[in-house]
Amino acid sequence: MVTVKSIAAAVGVSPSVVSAVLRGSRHVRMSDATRAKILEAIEEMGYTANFAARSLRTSRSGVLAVVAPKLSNPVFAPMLDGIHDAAEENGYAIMLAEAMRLVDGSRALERILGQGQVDGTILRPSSDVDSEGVRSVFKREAPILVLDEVPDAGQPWLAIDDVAAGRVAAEHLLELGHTRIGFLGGWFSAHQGFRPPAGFRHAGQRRLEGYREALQAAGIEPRPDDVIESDYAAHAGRVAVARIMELRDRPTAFVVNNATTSLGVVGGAIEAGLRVPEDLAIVAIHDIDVLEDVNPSITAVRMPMYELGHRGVTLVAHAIEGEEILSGIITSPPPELIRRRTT
Amino acid sequence: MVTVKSIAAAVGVSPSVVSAVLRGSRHVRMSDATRAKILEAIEEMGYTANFAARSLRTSRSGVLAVVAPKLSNPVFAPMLDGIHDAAEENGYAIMLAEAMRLVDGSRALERILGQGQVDGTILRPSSDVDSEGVRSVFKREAPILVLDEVPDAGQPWLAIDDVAAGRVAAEHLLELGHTRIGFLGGWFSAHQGFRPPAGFRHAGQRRLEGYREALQAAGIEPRPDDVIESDYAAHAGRVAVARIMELRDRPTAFVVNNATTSLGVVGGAIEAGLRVPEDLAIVAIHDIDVLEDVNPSITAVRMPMYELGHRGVTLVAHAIEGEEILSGIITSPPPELIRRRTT
DNA sequence: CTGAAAGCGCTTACAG
DNA sequence: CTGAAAGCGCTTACAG
Repeated sequence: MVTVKSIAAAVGVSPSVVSAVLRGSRHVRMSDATRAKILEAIEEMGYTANFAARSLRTSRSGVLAVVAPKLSNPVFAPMLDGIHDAAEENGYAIMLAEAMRLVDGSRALERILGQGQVDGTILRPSSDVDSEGVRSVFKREAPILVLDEVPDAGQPWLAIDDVAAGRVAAEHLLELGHTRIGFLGGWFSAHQGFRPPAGFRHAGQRRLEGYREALQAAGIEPRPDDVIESDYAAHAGRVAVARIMELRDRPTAFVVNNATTSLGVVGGAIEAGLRVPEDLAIVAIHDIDVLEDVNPSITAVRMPMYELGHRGVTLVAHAIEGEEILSGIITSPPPELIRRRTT
Repeated sequence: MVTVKSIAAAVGVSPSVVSAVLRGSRHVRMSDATRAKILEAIEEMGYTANFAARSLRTSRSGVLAVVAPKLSNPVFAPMLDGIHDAAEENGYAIMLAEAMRLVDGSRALERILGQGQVDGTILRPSSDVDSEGVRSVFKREAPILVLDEVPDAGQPWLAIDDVAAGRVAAEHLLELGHTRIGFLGGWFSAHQGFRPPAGFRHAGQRRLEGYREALQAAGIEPRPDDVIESDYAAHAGRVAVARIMELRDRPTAFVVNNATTSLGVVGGAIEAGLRVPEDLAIVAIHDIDVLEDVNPSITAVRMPMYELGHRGVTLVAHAIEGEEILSGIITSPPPELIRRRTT
């Protein structure tokens, strides 16, 4: 194995000098010739750093953990792009972890909790996450940031403007002349057998708030019956449509809390013989690529997910340097309505 | 910081004994009372292992890296489930890495290549992956397994039965009476500006092979013009449909190489005024949840992705123990046709 | 300005 | 059967 020591021996200097060259340190001075010789030896001998040793010595791993549920959810794709970009910019590598795997006693959780593995954590919680697991992550001393949800237990957080998202979606439908607008979505209480990690206020609840605000601002009193609970799968959209069809007197439009669900809503509505958007108009919250390509393409509110990820990592990187994290909402760019064929 | 040493001091034993308790080692014997006291101290003092130190000492990290492109592709979801399950079973944690991020000089690549970080790697290649980055991963001494593609450069690999997938899809269409069947799909040569990592034979090519076999077995000579190249996005399906519509004399059915693409194909076909399946029948290769819930729901060939991931990790875990990896194809369960409304 | 030495926390071969 | 000691590879405070 090629080590700092073996390179030092080959070049005829002390390990300290090699280490300094490796880290680009200016504290240790050496002649340009020496530096060149060392660099050449590193290249030639094929040195690769031993991060375990480095971490042990510096008690920094250079790794940030990102814990999220259902990493395959397309909504996360731009967020993960932002996370990765910011990580590179700040000199960190990202370790992705499936939140649902963070159960007590798992290797995955052990990794996050162990010393010398992770300098900071970004946690995107969800109802599907084992509460015990999540809670234990909070016990770590390393900085933690809650993404996309607002905890009330004092942890720093960063979220998108969910209230505005609900408002923008509802306003679009109001502008189109709809007066009877429903809201279809999930929040924790809707999940049978699940409860929110203690202290989290769910994005769905905030979006519902925005929807209510928009209706009330237009002089319409939202009807509790027009708020339909569901979960997040595409199939949930189908199930919800079946329920909607049973209503004698139903809304002409729905704000759908989730992009994936909207696929099932539209699919189910068409199959049930409804014309979309004539009989039922749909606005999804969160824009994903596929909404553009299905038929009819689905109107959606695009959220700044890239920025959420990017800013989140930057905040954690700063927190590692001792800065305090100021929790808040990303307001720029604001939620943007992408009008397609379901409205 | 609570260390092995501090626990040893608190209990009044030597660090070796604490270490033995921690690892459940049978080599070091101690009284039940001592073990109980140590366990209690570990719990009470809130010990968490320092993995950096452990890795440095044992030169094992207990981590397997999984490198794949577009982790948010829903096709990967069951594969990642299988990977995570097998990792837990074999005592490993998984470090997920976006292949597209593994470019030269990135922190992400540095992590994979560095010593003491990763005991083995599972690589799902793709045309989008920076070839330099991929090539350097192969230089690692730790075991590597190529998933879902067949390299001809001698690396061990594990794949699903793509030839059978193409065959099953085409046979279904033949059984329905179609005689003019096209194939829509992407392989490396189709990607402008990309070339395959040297030595990889793409899944798309193998599926095309299976499609050709099925047609020939039915006495139909496949027409080169009916094979349409595209890439993998949903939007590519729309683009392909536009091309198909220009054909004077076109197939009545298509095998679509990719589940996401099939969404765009169906969406585009309906928008172009084609009836699906009457004017154009579609079978997608790879089944994903959403195909069930769009309208019309899309017929697909389900592939054993969970098994691919599970078996892949198991093979790598064995390889770490010194066993040789036997490359091969997962034949059980075989590709399964899920018939829906596009055929 | 440069190099020798200490030590991060752990595990394990070895001495008692 | 149990404990003291060495050492994994690195970085850095310190002595020269």
